[in-house]
Amino acid sequence: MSRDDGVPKTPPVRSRNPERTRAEILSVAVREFAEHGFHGARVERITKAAKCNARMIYHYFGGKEQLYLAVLDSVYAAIRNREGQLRFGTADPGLEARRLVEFTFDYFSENGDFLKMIRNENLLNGKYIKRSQMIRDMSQPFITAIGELVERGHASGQFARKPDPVQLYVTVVALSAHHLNNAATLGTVVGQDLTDPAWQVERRDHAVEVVLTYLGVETSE
Amino acid sequence: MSRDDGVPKTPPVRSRNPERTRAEILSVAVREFAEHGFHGARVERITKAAKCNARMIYHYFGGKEQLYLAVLDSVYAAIRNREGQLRFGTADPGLEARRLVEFTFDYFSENGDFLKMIRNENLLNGKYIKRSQMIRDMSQPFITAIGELVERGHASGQFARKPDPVQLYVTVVALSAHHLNNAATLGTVVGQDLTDPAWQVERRDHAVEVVLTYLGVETSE
DNA sequence: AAAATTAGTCAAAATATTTTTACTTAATTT
DNA sequence: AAATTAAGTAAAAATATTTTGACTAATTTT
Repeated sequence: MSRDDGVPKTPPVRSRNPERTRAEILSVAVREFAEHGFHGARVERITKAAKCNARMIYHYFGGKEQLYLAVLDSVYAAIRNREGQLRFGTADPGLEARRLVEFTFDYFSENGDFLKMIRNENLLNGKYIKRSQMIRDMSQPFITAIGELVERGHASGQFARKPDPVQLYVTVVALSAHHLNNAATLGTVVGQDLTDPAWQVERRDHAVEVVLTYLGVETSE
Repeated sequence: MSRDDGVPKTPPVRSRNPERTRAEILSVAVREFAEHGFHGARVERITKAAKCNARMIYHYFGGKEQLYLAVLDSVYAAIRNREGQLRFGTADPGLEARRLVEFTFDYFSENGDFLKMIRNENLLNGKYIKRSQMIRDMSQPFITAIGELVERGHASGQFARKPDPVQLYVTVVALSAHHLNNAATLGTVVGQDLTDPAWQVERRDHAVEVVLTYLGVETSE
């Protein structure tokens, strides 16, 4: 017989790894908040997926709310990073306009959690994003770049129109995001599966065509 | 001294009115679910706003979930009703295309709760809308009507293009809804107040122009 | 190597939220 | 007018969810 009774727990030898644990929690939390929104997200699900325990969330982040904030920051940091690679101002305006649409479309398509976080943040009426001066600052150059693109395209006579850059930007984003944000309801309404890759390829072509036609750029048809 | 002690409560004479109470709960619940989503909605807030008590929600609807379903049904019933008034097929295709965009844009603009309910339903991945055959059925005629409009416009030579009706529909909805669904984050990003009526008037013109230009209809400029 | 720190565990406390029980009485039916 | 039904209330039970306390041991620091 064993000599225990005073040793009820079996704390199996565990390694310690702060960076990994913190990163794991954050990564898992991105998925949880994106998938369920702030109110729908469950601390318990996060700890289970991160194979840690609730105490760790308080240890590393302070609480559910602060964890959400860290997640929001992290997804914005990611897109900001990618946007930096898009350097407008050097190539043909028509081509750059096309690149703008394609980049936006593809980024949203490939980074589902970004749009989902944004959708939830808007459900909260921007409660947390409003606190972030960083996001405001990071975005301005992009809008400015679009403005310059419109300017060049129009000056060169290649764009038939000279729209307000903000309107153009909102349109590009809308055409790239709406079908993803509303795949469930729109899919039901139109009786098609909008998550099907083939559907999305079609959508991409359509979005590009709408924007370029609007600008008055000739599309090769 | 008073003769109470056995009469601690003061049930002040209250009138009874089933229809009114039920309708009041539903109406208040539309706002609550639209504003906070399913998980963010609070039964207590609903009862307070409806000036009744939680028991009534169970009495009339069965629970929070069933109440949500009733709300979803009700907002869809409302738009279905209005859509019925749009009768395509009689007038000039260019004009009807414009009417399509303007109707969609204005309906969304005037019925904020509809888009908000849809935004949340998509956050839930269409959990409830998928159960509703009604919505599927009600929407098909509208898509068909758009298909016929495209057909007529193209046949008459007035539309330069003949897009897939579903793509066109999604585009119209996207251009009309995205800035509302994402007013908080987009507003922060572009540094403008997208809820400002003047901004929305500008947006409306832009949306109409994008769609009509895409179709190749001459806009009076 | 002892001391200090902090990553990590477990369980329970604190809170928040929904749902039900037990009861009261207005309105309706017989 | 008595009996029945169902609208309505209050309070608490049930549940769900977040947060904290008390402890253990791995790692780092002295």
